[in-house]
Amino acid sequence: MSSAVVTRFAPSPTGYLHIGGARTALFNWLYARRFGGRMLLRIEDTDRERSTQGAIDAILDGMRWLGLDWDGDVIYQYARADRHREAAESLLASGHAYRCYATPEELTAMREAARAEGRPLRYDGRWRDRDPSEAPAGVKPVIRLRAPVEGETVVEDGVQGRVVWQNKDLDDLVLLRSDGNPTYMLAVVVDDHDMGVTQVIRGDDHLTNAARQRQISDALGWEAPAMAHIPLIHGADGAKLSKRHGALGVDAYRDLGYLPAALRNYLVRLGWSHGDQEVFSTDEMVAAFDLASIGRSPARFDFAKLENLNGLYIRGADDADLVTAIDGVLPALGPSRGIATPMAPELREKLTTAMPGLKERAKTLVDLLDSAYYLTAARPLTLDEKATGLLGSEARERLAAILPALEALPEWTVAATEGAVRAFAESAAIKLGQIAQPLRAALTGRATSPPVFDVMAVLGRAECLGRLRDQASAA
RNA sequence: GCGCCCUUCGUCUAGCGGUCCAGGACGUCGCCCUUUCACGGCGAAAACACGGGUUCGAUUCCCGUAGGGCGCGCCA
Repeated sequence: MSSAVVTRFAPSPTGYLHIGGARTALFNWLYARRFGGRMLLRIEDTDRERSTQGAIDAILDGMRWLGLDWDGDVIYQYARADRHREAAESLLASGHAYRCYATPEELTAMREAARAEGRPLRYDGRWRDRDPSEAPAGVKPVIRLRAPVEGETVVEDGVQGRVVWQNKDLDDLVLLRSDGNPTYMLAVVVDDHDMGVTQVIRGDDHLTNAARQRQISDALGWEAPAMAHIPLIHGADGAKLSKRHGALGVDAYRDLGYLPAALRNYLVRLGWSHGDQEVFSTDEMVAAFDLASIGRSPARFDFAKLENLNGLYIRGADDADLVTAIDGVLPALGPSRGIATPMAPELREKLTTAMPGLKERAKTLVDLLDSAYYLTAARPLTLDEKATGLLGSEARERLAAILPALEALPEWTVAATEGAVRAFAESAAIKLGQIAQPLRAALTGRATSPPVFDVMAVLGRAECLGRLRDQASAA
């Protein structure tokens, strides 16, 4: 019972839930599910200046959208400050910590001097053995850990392996600030202990912190949780992930038209593998997940692969579910397309009916909406002046000629028969396949964008039409 | 500067001393299917960073070099 697995996801609410955080959450979630344990959610809001309620909401929403549920109530770190102070006091009492009266200015000067002389940027321990009676008046002290100066600190990491630090390279970190508030280092150790966390899974930017946290928990006489530090995600150019290439909030991925299941699948394969398998249902992921198969080198975020996977999930998704997914992106994507939120019942019905044909060629929900343009476009249809100006006069005439016939398109989608389709093609007297591209461009003004008005999709897709016809005759 | 981590096709990765003139996936290119676009099928080009060891034998083990990343806050 006490051996049950407990993981935690511990974001700081200073921004949205970015993609790296989402992957960390996913790994924690998978690990907990895999071993029948629990995943806790802790909001690390000890930085009162930067923590916001908006960020907390964004993180919670992001996790819910991704389908990553946590166990129990959300734990707010700041609310546990008294407990953290208590731990610092006990360390002071046991001689594992001491008061340091160095001022911030003093410390800055110390670091600059070290930098100038090429020495390591570490606190020099000037108050470590000094008598408190020497304390300058008017300076509120911080409490620092009296870290071991000899020997080594070892972290047996589930991903990184055995990582060793010489204690002489680690300085005396601050546990309690001069205003009496705990630092992150202290809070994490105390909370993980009190929450019964057995396995920490986090980004490898915390690897060095693991050593320092290990020293704190040793001083407290506690058993440290098992550690696993996963490599960070980089941008397509190999540099640190920035907003330019993927460090978007998960809400941005939702609005880009990605499905949660596809994003989970993409994310789990970023740094983790299971032989040659690429596609994983959630159950398969849970069953196969293990720390040993997580790689140690940083992975680059690749939109092309995410998109491919998303297309796969869209084609495999239930029609009604896709329409529901579209509901989710309508607040963001509807207005510019003239679609109301919530969408009209008639549109919903048409969309559902046309979905089998639509989803064949879509990679994102945005694509889906674009190729359903013939269902959502405001009537009467108008040609975009700028785009038609780019066409030859002959093409322009053809467009003008068939425009009236196109007005009837929405009705066809519910009453079409193959005969009607052929009749239309003949009355238009042109090979629609050849004019589809310029037609799209002319109607939308987006000559280089993906297909948004695919006439032939409506005219020629047997699957789609068959479905529409059946629907119509049943009605 | 100091410490720690990393390095297989463009990208994600398989490989845990011989099965590798290195496998899968995305992307790219070609062909097929198709009165468009897609989907699907077939095929092609494409990688073990470099230098030393260890070994009968290294992509796999060790050490350097180069390159990249992270950390070094009274931020988290």
